[in-house]
Amino acid sequence: MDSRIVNLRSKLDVYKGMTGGGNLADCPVREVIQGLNGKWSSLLMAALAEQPYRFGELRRLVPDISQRMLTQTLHDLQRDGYVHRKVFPTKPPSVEYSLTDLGRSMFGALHHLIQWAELNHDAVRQARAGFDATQA
Amino acid sequence: MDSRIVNLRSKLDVYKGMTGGGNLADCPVREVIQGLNGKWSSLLMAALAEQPYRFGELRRLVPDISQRMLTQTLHDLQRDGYVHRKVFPTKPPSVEYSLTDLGRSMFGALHHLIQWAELNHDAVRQARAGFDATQA
DNA sequence: TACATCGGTCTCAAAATGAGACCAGCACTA
DNA sequence: TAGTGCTGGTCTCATTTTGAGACCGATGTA
Repeated sequence: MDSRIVNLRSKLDVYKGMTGGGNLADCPVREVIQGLNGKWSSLLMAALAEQPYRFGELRRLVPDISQRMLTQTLHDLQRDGYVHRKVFPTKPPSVEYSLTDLGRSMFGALHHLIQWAELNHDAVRQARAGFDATQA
Repeated sequence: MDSRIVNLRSKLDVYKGMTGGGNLADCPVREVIQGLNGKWSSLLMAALAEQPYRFGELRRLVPDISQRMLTQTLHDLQRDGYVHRKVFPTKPPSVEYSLTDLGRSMFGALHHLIQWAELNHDAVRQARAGFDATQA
């Protein structure tokens, strides 16, 4: 396999995760990205990248998440192997969530996007304002 | 006092986009990330990073997107300043979508995440299979 | 007794999304 | 001239996802 050909794979093909002829609907890269597309996934990843947190701590840290979505998002992140869930046999039992190695690796990539947002949110906000002005 | 206060800004604070005392709910970084959390945003960004496409071309390129969501996602990406919409006065009029400079800049960061997914989707798939096995 | 804490689950309403019909205007064909 | 197709959408309705909040059982605490 010529490595030059790999480099010539288009960005879209990389996203599709196919070297040719595959079905765009069943795409491993899309599946992974979809798992991070949830409204709360990246925020919780950022929190847990800082340090491990317990369920109630996360709830207080992110006041506008419902308990239902916190449970569900943590469950999904655990399922995808990003988050480890550890139950302590206290009374009542407490649960600590932390990033796995895979989670830390993934957050390394996600962090680029967060940093970009930090640097450029003014430009985005300005673009929105300008666009909304023309649509009024 | 906690020693991590000495840290300049935690990852979570960066995500919050606040240097202190702000409200987590109104956060510029969160707003930007939310705009990319849509189910189709990153896929369309990857397509347009490859080359400009027309509406119908994108529709054929991504067979499982509904016309409704294609219109809406492109509209949102245009509103945030990532995508430029150009109408050609042909009959019937055709519309070309392309990335702006801001869009290309943002995709540079997003690309890290896509590349990570390309390299690690096997690990994620395996984590899912293992997790589902224990839950069965 | 009364009340709070732990980490959830359950129900119901609201919002986002999917599926598909429909539209106007023009070109081409029969 | 009537029919058909292409363009990029919008509109309606059903399904899915999310939000808001009540409820839970076992324990500690006032």
